[in-house]
Amino acid sequence: MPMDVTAPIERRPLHNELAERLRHLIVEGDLAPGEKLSERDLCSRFGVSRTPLREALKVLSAEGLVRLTPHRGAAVANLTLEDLEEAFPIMGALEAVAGELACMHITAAEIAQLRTAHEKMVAAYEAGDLGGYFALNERIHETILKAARNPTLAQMQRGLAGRVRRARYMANMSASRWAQAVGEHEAILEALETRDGERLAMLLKTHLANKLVTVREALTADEDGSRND
Amino acid sequence: MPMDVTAPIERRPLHNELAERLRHLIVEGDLAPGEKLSERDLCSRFGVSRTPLREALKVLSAEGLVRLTPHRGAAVANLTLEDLEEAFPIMGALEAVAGELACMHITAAEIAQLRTAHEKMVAAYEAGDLGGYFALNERIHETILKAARNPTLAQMQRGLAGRVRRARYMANMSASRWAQAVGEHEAILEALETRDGERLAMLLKTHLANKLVTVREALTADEDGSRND
DNA sequence: CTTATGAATTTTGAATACAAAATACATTCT
DNA sequence: AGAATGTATTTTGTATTCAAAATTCATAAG
Repeated sequence: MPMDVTAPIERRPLHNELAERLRHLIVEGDLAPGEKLSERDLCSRFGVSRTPLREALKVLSAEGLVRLTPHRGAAVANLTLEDLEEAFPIMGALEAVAGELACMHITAAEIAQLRTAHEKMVAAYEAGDLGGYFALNERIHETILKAARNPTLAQMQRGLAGRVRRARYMANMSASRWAQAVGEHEAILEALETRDGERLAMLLKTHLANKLVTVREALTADEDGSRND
Repeated sequence: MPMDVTAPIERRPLHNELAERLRHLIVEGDLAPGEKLSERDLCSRFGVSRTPLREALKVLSAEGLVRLTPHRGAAVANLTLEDLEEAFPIMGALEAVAGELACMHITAAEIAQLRTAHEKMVAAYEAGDLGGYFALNERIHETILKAARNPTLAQMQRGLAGRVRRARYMANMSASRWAQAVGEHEAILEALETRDGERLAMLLKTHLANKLVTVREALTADEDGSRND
């Protein structure tokens, strides 16, 4: 397949590339919460000098993924139960407005897309495929966010989601909670299809609140296992 | 008066200090939207080298106050009508949850404080003191935010408020709108005093939505005067 | 044996130096 | 005259260097 020679040449500053890579490493859990981020190590790892690396760390710090301590360096931000308790109500509120706005702007084609994704997700659920379920779940929420036609809102929501993404393994949904979540998603989709913004907002907010309950339970269950300070 | 020798010695990195100063300059409008931020100029102005300055600019860029263009430098982010249209619904949603949470956590003492501030604000309104009104208005919203006991939420709301603060001169409230705003505030306070979270959420959301309408009108009125691209 | 003390080492903070890209400007050609 | 091209200058991007602070580790005192 011939490459498109008219496509713009990809050129980005190092600090951008670095920020993105580090963000990915942190959000995906490849860098453990609390892990010290030695500038020297990261520099040799990425083959760059300290200047762009430090600039990237400042950005990630502003995003809440990295904690900088003066004269003591950078570390991957810890994800405490408190952080989750704070983040989820905010995410709930943001998803709620996103839902309202989406009802106003979403196209029929997008709704159809969502319905397809939803059915695939239900199939994943019935097959017990947790990974596939999570992936489709994210795609659905991402699509709603996009349909809200508010880039600022989307960016804030993604930033928050990135911060708490590392907790998704803690969740460890019970069978009953999983079933409940699927049910909630069905209702969410119906509200979208009828463009009932108010109802959708309520559903999304509740959905997030329930998610928090699950995470909280999973986290307080193995109290001793959560030694991350 | 003897100085407290046991007080911790104030020591902060330059990039922190720089970020804070620049943030203030931008938010308060001392640096005009769209204004180019030459590294050389800022360095000589603050008497620092480029390294910490650049780190500060990265942070402000992440906050949305500065726009960085590769190989083309930094500029104060422009505040378009679109930005406001995006920001206000988000602020409304955030204030709404803040209100709900505040109803759950606020103390009687804090409610009393709010009532006092509110009455002073009404007095400022009746005296036609727009500056005093704005200041007290901000303090009230700030207090509600604090009463929500959710630092993450407060930080996000402040970040958003900072971005749009520059628009507060555009608003140019009409007498009728001003009266309406005061009325809304009275209702907000009553909801807080009765700890009616749901009602408070609705009121705050409406309050913000109305504010947007005002700003939008002020902005579309002098269409030609808003040449800021 | 435990706890301080202090030097050596490592790591971060900031400034300078060097390289690459963009802008401004003069010159040439049509 | 106007557009285009090439060169000089300025500005940004990155690396390196220097300075200051924190950590480590060895040593000595209690």
